[in-house]
Amino acid sequence: MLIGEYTHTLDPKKRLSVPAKWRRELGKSVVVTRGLDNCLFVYPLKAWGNITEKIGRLPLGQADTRGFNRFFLSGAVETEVDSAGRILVPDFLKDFAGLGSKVVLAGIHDRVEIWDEKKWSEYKRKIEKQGNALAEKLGEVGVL
Amino acid sequence: MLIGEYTHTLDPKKRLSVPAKWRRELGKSVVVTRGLDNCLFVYPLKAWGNITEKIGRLPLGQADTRGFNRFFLSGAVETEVDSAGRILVPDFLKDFAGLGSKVVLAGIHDRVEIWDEKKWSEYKRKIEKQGNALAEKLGEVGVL
DNA sequence: GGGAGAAGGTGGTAAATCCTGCTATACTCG
DNA sequence: CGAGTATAGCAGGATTTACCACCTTCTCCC
Repeated sequence: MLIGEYTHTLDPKKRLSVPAKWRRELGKSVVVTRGLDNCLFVYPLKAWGNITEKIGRLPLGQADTRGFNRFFLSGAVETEVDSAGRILVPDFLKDFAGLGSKVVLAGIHDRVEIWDEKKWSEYKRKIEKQGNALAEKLGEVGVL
Repeated sequence: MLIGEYTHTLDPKKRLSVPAKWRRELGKSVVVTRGLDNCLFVYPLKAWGNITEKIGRLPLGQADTRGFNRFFLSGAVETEVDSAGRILVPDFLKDFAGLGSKVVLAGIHDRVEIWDEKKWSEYKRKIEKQGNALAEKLGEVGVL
């Protein structure tokens, strides 16, 4: 299971080190694609196969399905993990996620998310705030 | 599987480089035809066979089926990939898709889509705004 | 607690590949 | 028969990709 949070640098050649702890689980080839909330998703090749299989079953005629396919599939790239454990992030994905030189890699179940460091910390602050609010509510009703 | 996004130039002789990563999967001969949403579809010869077969099964009596057939089949052209990995885009298809000198090639499943660069970025912006719809679709295919 | 060793992350360099503009040849139409 | 156009091949420049070496950090052992 991919968990944890790491901050690495995206070098001028758009290379990004994969945390050593995840190398084994991710394997040699991974797929990077557009994600939600302006981040990128990274899948092991095997998990990607499952996804595309399900996508193939979607009805093709509808306009929103076409849009989804274009978003998700044209936004996907298969990349090899190089000898130093790095992957290559294409320009258009780097732009999509607004990545600077410092990026955050977050492990979420069976995928990794890539965030611009700044966006990540903002997003996290937002989530944590909601967490506090939730805890307060729970406290009010005697759960915590 | 054809995935990814590339920006190439359509030269004055209407030749267009196919991204090297797709050459193998596309093969030597491809079919270019009118696509949906003002782009062009490019199919490997084999996939094109599957498409025409499916189209052939559509009920011919309906007017919109006839229209679709004319739209899709009369616009189709078989083209060879030349020694430098380029295909030739006929004038009427270039005009149909409103292609300028910079075009985007997008890999979607078993086909490639050719877009004018400007139209592509506009379309993409529109899609990305529909975050909720995308999240729903992602849920359907078991990503989230 | 300090030091040494190993592993992980980052930057650079060299080689190979890919894209694109140009040139030459063949064909068609006037 | 000549000029113009379309097509195919060639070659150079730029980008990419893979490999190599260094430095930092973490860990384990003394």
